[in-house]
Amino acid sequence: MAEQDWRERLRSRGYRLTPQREMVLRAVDELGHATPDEVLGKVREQSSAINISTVYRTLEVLEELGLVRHAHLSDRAPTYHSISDHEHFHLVCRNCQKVVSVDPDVLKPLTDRLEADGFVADVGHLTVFGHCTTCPPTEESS
Amino acid sequence: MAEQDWRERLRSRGYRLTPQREMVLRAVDELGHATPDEVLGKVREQSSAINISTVYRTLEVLEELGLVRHAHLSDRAPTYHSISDHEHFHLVCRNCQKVVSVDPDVLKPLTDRLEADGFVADVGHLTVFGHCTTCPPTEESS
DNA sequence: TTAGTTGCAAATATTTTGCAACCGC
DNA sequence: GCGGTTGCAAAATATTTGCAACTAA
Repeated sequence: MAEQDWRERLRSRGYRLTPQREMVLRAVDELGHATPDEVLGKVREQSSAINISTVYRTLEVLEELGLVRHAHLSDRAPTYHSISDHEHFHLVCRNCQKVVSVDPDVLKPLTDRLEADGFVADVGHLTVFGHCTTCPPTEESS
Repeated sequence: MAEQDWRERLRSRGYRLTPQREMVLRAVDELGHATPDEVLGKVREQSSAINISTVYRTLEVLEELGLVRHAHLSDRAPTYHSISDHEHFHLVCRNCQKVVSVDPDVLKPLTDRLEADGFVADVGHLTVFGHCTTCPPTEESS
């Protein structure tokens, strides 16, 4: 997404352009996939201080504007990622914890089928848990 | 799953058969999909008291034994369901909140493709968010 | 008897909220 | 200056853990 774009998108909806929002968006971009807490850490590491509640509120705004998205890559906290990447869904290996981003095309057969049955899938939010065949399955992955 | 089966499965792994475990398993069966807190409520409603931490610990054991599974049907708490049902995955509509259980066959094209790429999906844990075409999309669902 | 379980309270972890001070436009 | 934002602390939620008492086998 172009530099200009997100500034404009904030303004056009009556939101203000603040340094905190700029920092959070940059942090999400740089981190790839990050929890609110990790975003907080990244922002503090790079620049000035920012409060955790501001991070939560900012991520909410940015998601509403379609600038970031979140997915659940663990059974714990959600992770946010930038939309400047192409839309994608995630695979998470319960053995090696590796996260792989996959092109939505792979989902086409599924989404087509679901749509025929009256359901439009939110591909960007989807996370498929499982395990890599190169990872020996453990008790945990059962 | 047969009555006998789960008792045996507990014992064979060195676990004890306690009234709490029996009550939790029954509650999950009867509730369909339920959060730990809802399971607590159901157990208390039907029989005697039980502690919330026991519910958490019991669900963990039951899941390890393959007697229940959990999925994330909201951005909040996980929901547990019995395995006496056939394996299935879930669709969740962000508009009407309706949860639909879907046969794994529908996922075949996807899982085959992923397996070809070296990833075995955990179908039972999968939840697809989106919206019913019969639900008018709202801001929330964007 | 004895090792696994439970209840309870306290500790963690995560997210939300009220509100006064602050600042982008 | 006005109204949206932020920081801070406290509240609300959700989950985990230590440990003594309890109990299934």
